[in-house]
Amino acid sequence: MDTKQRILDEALTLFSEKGYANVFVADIAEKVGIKAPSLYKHYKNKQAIFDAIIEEMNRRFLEEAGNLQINGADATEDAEIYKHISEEQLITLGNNLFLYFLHDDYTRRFRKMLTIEQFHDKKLATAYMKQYVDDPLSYQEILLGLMVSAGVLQTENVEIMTLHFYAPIYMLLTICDREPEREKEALIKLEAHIRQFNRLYARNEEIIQDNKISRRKKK
Amino acid sequence: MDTKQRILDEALTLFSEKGYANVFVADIAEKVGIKAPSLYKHYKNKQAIFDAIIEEMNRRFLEEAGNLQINGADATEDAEIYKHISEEQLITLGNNLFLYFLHDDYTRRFRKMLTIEQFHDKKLATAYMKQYVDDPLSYQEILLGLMVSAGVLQTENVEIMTLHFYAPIYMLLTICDREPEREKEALIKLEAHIRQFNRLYARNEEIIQDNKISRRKKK
DNA sequence: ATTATAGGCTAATTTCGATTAGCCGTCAAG
DNA sequence: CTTGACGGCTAATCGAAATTAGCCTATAAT
Repeated sequence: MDTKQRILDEALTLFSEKGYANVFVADIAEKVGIKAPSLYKHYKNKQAIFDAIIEEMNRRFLEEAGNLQINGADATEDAEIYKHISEEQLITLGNNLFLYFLHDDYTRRFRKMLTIEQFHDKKLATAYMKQYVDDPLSYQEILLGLMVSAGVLQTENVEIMTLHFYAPIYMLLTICDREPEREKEALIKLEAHIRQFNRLYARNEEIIQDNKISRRKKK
Repeated sequence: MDTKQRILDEALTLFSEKGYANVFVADIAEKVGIKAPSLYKHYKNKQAIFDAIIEEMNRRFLEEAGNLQINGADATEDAEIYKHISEEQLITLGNNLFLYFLHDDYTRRFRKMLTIEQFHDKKLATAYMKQYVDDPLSYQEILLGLMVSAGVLQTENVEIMTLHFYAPIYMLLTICDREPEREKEALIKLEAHIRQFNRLYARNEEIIQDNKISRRKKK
């Protein structure tokens, strides 16, 4: 990774830990292994570093959104998959979502930085909301909607059903961001949450028992 | 309110809007209607103002926790109340909780300030978690637990049930803190959430219909 | 009436961190 | 082989805020 990129990387780490105002350009430089004035060979000033991070974030989010939307668009044809989803698969889905958000280094640092900086700038607040609230909700709403159509889940209000699925995940995530030592506890609750969600919303009795799904329905 | 207290009040407002580092002592002074150097007649320095706010927060939280625990302690005797709770009452309960958190001025400003400052100091992160996650969860777990004992709700895992009740409220709250213009939308979802929660967890059919409760049970 | 104290002000002073100036070595293109 | 641009360094400089000095008035207690 070249210096210019390393500056962004180290800056993001520091901003996510202490917030923009509490990070000195000298701190960033030190992490990169150069002196503060050398930073200015790469970026006009401190603000430009921050802006570059946001720009990169937007770029990555667009890419990712592209991927998700491809899934979303194809999802109607994936209906068969969701028809046969088991509880264990649902848990795996939730786990993956959770662990991706929690452990993907880029994602995690962005999220923490936005959490700190969102009140400086309305645009950042909106970005936070979109990335960690609205987009996950609408993506999952598509999936759950498919499971409803497939007869796997009850025909409750899907928007609220999605809230019931995702809000606990979001909450556990905010716990882990702030108190990482609670991750183990959070994972246990995550699994219990999904199992209970499944018990509440699953349409057929047999779906409650793992793996024995799709005997009655299908084709 | 005397000057010393007004300083805390205005400082809290500013810190909650922009974060500690982005507020100048001159800003605080101006809001109070004095000049910056005069602040130093009341507090040793800027940090001391912040510390005093935290101290006051802790004091208020202790008081409040006291109240809640009294409720909690008495709650076993309030079981009769929860035995007869209707869906509308449950909604009122959720609404009140939500609107208290959202509109109580002190609470709201503290929460926003903690949201911004929590990563500076582990203690603040812990305070945030306790106040807005752990305490509400354990309080509500008591209430829901009573409703389970009273036969109003299903005998699912109460801890998870509480997560299902509170996590959506928490999530809607974080939305409103960041994008206040979404409050109306949030209130609508809040109500839909509670109705659906009730449909999912209520034990008897009649409780699903508003107001017609407590025909079969009671005395 | 006298004086001590609380609390306010203006005018420095201090501090600290961002930024600029200007120098230097390296290395690739001509 | 020489030149220019790239990226690094040290030593200023700048600027913004926090903080201090020192003065003034009102008021309340002696």
